[in-house]
Amino acid sequence: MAGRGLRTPEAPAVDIRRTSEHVFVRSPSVLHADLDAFFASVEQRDDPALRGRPVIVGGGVVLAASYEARATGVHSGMGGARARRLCPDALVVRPRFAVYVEASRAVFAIFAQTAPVVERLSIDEAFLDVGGLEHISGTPPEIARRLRATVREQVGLPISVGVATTKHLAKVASAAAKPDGLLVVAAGEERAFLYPLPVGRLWGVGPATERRLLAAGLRTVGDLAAAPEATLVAVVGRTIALRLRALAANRDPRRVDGRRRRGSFGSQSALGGTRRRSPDELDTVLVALVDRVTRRMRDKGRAGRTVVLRLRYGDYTRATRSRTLRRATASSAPVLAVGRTLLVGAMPLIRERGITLLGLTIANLEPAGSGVQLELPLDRRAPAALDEALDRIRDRFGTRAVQRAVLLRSGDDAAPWLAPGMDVDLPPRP
DNA sequence: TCTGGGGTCCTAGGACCC
DNA sequence: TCTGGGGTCCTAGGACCC
Repeated sequence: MAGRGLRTPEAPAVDIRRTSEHVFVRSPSVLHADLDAFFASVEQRDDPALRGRPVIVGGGVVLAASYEARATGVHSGMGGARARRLCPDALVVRPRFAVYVEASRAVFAIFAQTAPVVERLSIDEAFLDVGGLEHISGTPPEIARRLRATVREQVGLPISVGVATTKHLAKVASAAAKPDGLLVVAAGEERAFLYPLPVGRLWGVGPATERRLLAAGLRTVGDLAAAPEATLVAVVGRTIALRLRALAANRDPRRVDGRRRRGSFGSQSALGGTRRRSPDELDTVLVALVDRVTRRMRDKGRAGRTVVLRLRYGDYTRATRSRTLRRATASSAPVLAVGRTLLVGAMPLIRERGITLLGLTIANLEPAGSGVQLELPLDRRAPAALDEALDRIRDRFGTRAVQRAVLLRSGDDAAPWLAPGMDVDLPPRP
């Protein structure tokens, strides 16, 4: 774990009372909250027979492993066969995504009650900025402790929290606090905490970068901080070098941003086995992918311009093929048309190598805030009803501001001339 | 060790424009 | 026939994260 015995379940490793004496130092107010072994913990919560036992969620690939399973070397992303060899006693359960989504929703509701600014990172982790809440909710460590207790009581799940002055350090701290721990890194203690850590613990250093750093003799964060800039640039390139130096020195100006919105929607489907797939079979998969992705986009009121077809061949090498439309859409018809064009273009290589995965992503989304969502019922099944609705949109937002509308949903008895995702031009009236 | 499904960010070359 | 500098957009790939 963090080394130097910094991790303890409840008592922060660094004496938090010191922060109140250092009034001239920015006190740590960024929380990173991260559910422990999320999917596996939900399964253990819902089935007492799984508690205290090694649990693996997923079959072909480990989606999540309980800490009892991790003790044997199993980790997420690992192939199922190897995991069962490492941990023959593991109880393997099928994932229940709907249950995880519901548990996540409950936890994020607690986040929202805890901090005014919450930045979601994934289904099971978020940053919370709790600065300036001392007189309302207490100090950041007090808030963190209460947050952990509330999640445990109300949702029944263990969650680890890191508290620090920056996002990056809070993230590293929560990882060091696991499982089921709290770790506060007081202002002024950052480098003492960071320097002994292996480079792979930095957020953004994966296997490839770690390999290069180790080959250059750079093993710890302290090594990174001490390395000449030119050396680091030669090892990992300019961008990564500058970022690593900043993180090693705990320079991370990123604010917790509660308004971030995703930049793409995607879906993919692994095609098991090495059996050859006919064009018809692949087209069926494509239709389902387009349907899933565009439906989710319409549900969220988003539209995008770039269609990306994702391929994994029989030899597990990967490729993408993409095409950018003239304007954004969330409609299945144009996306499917482009997807088919891309798939046809990829067929020669697919025939040659075989295919094991097909995915579709829509990126290049309309910037957040570029559109205003307004729900207007169409009360008659006639084209004139749409014109009237558009007139009302113009009246509401101004004739020049509104140039295009996207129909997001249609009810069961919607007129056949309306399709969700349909774009409607609104030439400005004089 | 034969490999899920969902994302983010960065790079680099070519087309195209002024 | 040879040729600058600056910018944006598109496509493809790679690394990384959970």
